[in-house]
Amino acid sequence: MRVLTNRASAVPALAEAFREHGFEGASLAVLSKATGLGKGSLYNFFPGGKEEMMEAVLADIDHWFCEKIFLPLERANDPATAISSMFEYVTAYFRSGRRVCLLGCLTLNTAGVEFAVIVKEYFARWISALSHCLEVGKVSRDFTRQLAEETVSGIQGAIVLARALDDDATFNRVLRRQHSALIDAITA
Amino acid sequence: MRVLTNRASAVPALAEAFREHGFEGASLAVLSKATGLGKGSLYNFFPGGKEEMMEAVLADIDHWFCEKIFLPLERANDPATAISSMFEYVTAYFRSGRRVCLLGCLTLNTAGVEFAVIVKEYFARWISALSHCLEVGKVSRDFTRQLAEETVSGIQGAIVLARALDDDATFNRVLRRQHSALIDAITA
DNA sequence: ACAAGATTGTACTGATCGGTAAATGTATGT
DNA sequence: ACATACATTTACCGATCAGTACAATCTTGT
Repeated sequence: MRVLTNRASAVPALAEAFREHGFEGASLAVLSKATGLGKGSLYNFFPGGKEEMMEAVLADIDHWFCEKIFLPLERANDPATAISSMFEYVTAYFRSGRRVCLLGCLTLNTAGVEFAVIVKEYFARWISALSHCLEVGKVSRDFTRQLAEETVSGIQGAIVLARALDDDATFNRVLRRQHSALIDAITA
Repeated sequence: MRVLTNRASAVPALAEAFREHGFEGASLAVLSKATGLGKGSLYNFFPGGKEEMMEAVLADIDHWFCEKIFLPLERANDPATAISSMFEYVTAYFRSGRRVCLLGCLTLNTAGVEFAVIVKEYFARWISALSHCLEVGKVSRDFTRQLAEETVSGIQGAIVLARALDDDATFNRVLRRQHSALIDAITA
């Protein structure tokens, strides 16, 4: 009765395909090649088609971010190391900007409207988690939200810019400065 | 012998369609509806198909940015007002983040690889123009490029975030802070 | 008025799209 | 061994894709 043995293992490949081609651009032929599964197998695991595949991918991403980013920020009693850890994970996750933020991409054209609430909650939680962490770090409440917004926004922008310039040094530079801006805010 | 009367006038509509649907998502049916031109007319004006349409759109955008943003920054003898003017134009142009940056979008999936060099030059020029303007403003040369990178990157991120949260106040807030960061750097 | 050229609408191509159906294959519990 | 449930392959569906061909229409200079 081994169920779902492969559905979960197909998700990372689907994620990479969606990242590379976008939701519309990732045709079933592409997804089939990316996963090594035939069209029939994909529909066996994801009867809802591309939409269900994307939902599974988004759930997987959300799970990762909750574990590695959101919860540590929300539960931090040492804000500085929590924030440093966040930047380390983020830099590695987005491969210095070579890897796209799937959630960010979905915001940019009409193909992603069906996932708008998922995307909104993802960014809202990231901002509020970081904001809370800064508050624990004794940053004035007038600035926590603004700093958090700026950081999350800045990460998205760094991905765009790094890809545009085809230079991951840009990504690392921008993130390093954002990192130290937050640390400065805490220790000030 | 009136030639090209309508080609130029179709470009803004094409631009809006590409913004909304992306390059792949903007089918000829969509482009036809957006411009009010039949498929035959579109191919009459743009024999190269979608790719030529996108190139025309990008050339149009580049022209606008050169005139309104890049040249004023490059020729500024009053850096503070040049920068303020840039932020005004940018906020209006991107409609507080409701309007997407077409050049930024093209970086995020494989659909835009054919336009990679155009996109790269656009961002490179923006950064170097802003960087030069800061230098005129007596900002230390160690920081001009970093500040410029951060600003251009931050604008892209603000668009993503504003759309994700469906809240243009976020966009305005992030840009306002970036604006004052640059002004502070100049007058310091 | 008339001819030349620019513009448009319509119909078509072959390819690919997302999705479905059914037949076949494979594993497992009894 | 056998039945059952899951997995995969293959073939197929109608719709839509980008692009082409061409006839019909409209502009414009003379």
